Amino acid sequence: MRDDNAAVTKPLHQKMSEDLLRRVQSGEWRPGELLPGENALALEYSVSVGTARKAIEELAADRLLVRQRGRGTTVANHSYRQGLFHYYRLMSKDGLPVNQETVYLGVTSARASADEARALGIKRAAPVTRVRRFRLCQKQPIVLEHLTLREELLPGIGALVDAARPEVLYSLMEREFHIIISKVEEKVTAVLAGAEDTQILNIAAGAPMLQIERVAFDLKGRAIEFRIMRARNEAHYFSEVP
Amino acid sequence: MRDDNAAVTKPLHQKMSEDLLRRVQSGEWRPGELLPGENALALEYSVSVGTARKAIEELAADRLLVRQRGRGTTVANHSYRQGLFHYYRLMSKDGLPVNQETVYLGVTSARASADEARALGIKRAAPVTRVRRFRLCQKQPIVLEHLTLREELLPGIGALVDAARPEVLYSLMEREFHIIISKVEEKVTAVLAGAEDTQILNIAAGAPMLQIERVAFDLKGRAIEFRIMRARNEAHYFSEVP
DNA sequence: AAGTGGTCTAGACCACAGC
DNA sequence: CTGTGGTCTAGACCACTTT
Repeated sequence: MRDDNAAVTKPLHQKMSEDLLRRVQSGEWRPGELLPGENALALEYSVSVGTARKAIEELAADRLLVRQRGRGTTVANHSYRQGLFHYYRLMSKDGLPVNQETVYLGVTSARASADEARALGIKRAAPVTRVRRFRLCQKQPIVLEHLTLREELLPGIGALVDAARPEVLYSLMEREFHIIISKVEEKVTAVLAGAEDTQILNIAAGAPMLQIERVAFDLKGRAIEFRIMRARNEAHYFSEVP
Repeated sequence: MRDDNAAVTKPLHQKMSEDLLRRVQSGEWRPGELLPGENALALEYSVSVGTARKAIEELAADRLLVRQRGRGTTVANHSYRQGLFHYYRLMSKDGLPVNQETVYLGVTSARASADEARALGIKRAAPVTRVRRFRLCQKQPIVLEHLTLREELLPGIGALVDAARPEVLYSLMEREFHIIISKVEEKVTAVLAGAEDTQILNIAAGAPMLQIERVAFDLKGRAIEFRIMRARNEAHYFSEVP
């Protein structure tokens, strides 16, 4: 087994858990793929089954692994982790999801603006891919989105998005680039509708709108995507702490 | 041991965990108070220590109990559970907390309006206590708050708030009424500043503001408080998914 | 010194999925 | 049927806090 850490005092289950995380990060097991069973892993790490179980359960609690009795343990794919968005999400006033349908307006290659560079923690003028699209809810355009993707980490994603126009971008990142989005930060502010909102979303100029700025990070903590969403006031941002 | 559930198939640790939750709800142990040790509880429920530990750890994972090695297990008080607000909260543009100081404008007894009744799931015209206050950040008023509290569940809270003007209302609820807030739902929308905002927060009329509507629930799932917060745009709503 | 929770082990039996 | 993860047990040793 690998021991990444100098501190010998760290519990075995924690060292094992960190090593498993590293191996998932490295792509040794892909999302949806079965890991070795508890007994095999316990043997490999020379720990008891109980300790191996504890290590695995820590990652399962973080929703990185999915355990199914009778089947085995797999790396979670995005549809599992999307449950993370359960606790705060944009929704329509009827409680409907806001992304029933997506319309793409354009995919372009560009150099990072100052704002984009700051949000993504990259150099100004670094290569990025920009995606412009909007979301429909009950046939009405409701959210306008500007996405900025790091070209360096997702080479050629522009063409893929243009071809596939995927509903869930994060699944495409997993499948094509083995990049697993595991953390998202969102900053919500109130703004007044501008020219673009007026045009695309058919909103009165000067009407109040919600603006959500999202930065998505992968398992290694790298900022992958910066997204600005502006929503009609028929939508609201909902969050819940259990 | 008590068995609340007909299904015999339910695991022991789960039954025990549910019973411990019931006992915390009942006020058998108050926030900050030590529970019996693992061995004592295992004996009481006639299970092994490992099973008792699992039951306790489930509640600790929900942040309802706090375990400290060498000391024991206590019922979490609000300052522990406030960590729940770690994942989404209102903050100033500098990343400062928005509730550095609180100024009370008034505490009144009233009958629930239609909006309040709907939010709290009570009858219209049921007795409530209303609190009006605002928050300062770096000496500037930044958030205006309208609180509505269920008088039936918090009898006399108006006088207590008026006397104590507490920074953290939820701690007062715990101490005086043994009501533990364990879940919060927040709905965020964009609005235009009205007369009251103009006056109290010194905002230009028609400026965009964030409005957060919060409903707070106790351990038994009862809606306890309905709160409307309106924030200057110097503040923003921040959320994070780990 | 006594009691607490944290770690680790070794083993048994069970419910379930897939072949 | 085989192997999986889920439950449950019993015990050892350790790190820590309190008295």
